[in-house]
Amino acid sequence: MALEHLFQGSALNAVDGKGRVSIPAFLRGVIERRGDARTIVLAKHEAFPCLSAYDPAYAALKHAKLERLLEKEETSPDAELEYQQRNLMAFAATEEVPYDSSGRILMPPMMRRKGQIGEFALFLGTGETFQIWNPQLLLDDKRIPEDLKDIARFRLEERGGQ
Amino acid sequence: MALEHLFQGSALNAVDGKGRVSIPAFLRGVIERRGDARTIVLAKHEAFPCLSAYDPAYAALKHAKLERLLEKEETSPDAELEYQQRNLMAFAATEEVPYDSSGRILMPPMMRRKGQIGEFALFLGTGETFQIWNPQLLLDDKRIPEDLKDIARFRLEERGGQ
DNA sequence: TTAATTCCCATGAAAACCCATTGTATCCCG
DNA sequence: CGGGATACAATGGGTTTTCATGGGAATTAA
Repeated sequence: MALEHLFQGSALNAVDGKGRVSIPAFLRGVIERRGDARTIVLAKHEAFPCLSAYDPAYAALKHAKLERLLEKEETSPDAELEYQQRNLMAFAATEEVPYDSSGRILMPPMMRRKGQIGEFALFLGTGETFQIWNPQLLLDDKRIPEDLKDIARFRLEERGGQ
Repeated sequence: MALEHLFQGSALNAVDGKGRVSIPAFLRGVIERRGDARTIVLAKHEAFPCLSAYDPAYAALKHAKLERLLEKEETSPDAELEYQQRNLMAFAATEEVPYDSSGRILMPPMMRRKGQIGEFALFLGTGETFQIWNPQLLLDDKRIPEDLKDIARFRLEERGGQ
């Protein structure tokens, strides 16, 4: 799998009283270059206390990948079950939300809870996908490299200073 | 990984009041020969107090390399975490900035601080990538060869003399 | 009606764009 | 070989556009 357009960079945006958040323009650019949807798919991240996000085109790609995996290991008895589990996670446990003309989504309450997103959402590009964090949780996580925490701190300062 | 076009040479350019800097034309030439993007990727250098910069094509190459590494090292829990960390550093901790028709970028405030770039930016080609230094920090660094410092001094004089 | 959701418009700050100037290196022609 | 003309690079400044965000009106649901 070699995607042409990759998510990269960081931004800290506010979640307003109605639950709206702007998806940073540089991430929207990638989404719209990968496909023509103005939509993102949200899921709980597998390892970190944050959300994982991507475009519908990438979701389709991921599905195809799972299919191929199944066909290879079809002789194993566990393979079928594992496939079903992954498929459930990949589709049932996700939500697809469109963003409006100004680039905002309405963060679904369930995802907001899963990702423990409060007043601010920290967006982090990670290549094929991007992540959405409660900035404080990122600062508290021991597995996150210090250099990345510096970035989170900078984004918080940038905002607080004004 | 063998890139055909390599970054080389040095230049000292001014950062103006708006935070704009001209990317030296000889570096832009390499970027545009490697791919057709008029864009550079900025990151904090791992070892030196300066910025590391390259073109998006090089970033994609780096990403592909990481992907292959993951697939080889099975799915051990350690390998998975390490992959996540590297991915975060490679993409979230970098910024992609386009340069305009006159070859200037707007140096992002975060990178400007990370690289401690002040009024002047010293560009140094290093083959696959190039570096952007605060010239004074280069002169103060004990690890930098004296011959290279001479080049920095020359570039500074060149400018000061006028 | 009340509450919640979707649209639509307003605004301030920041970023992208456009045009002008200057200096320098290159080229061309006598 | 000189001298002017030319092209391009770096930089300054002003204008327009975009972005993130707030708030209200219109629409739908309960």
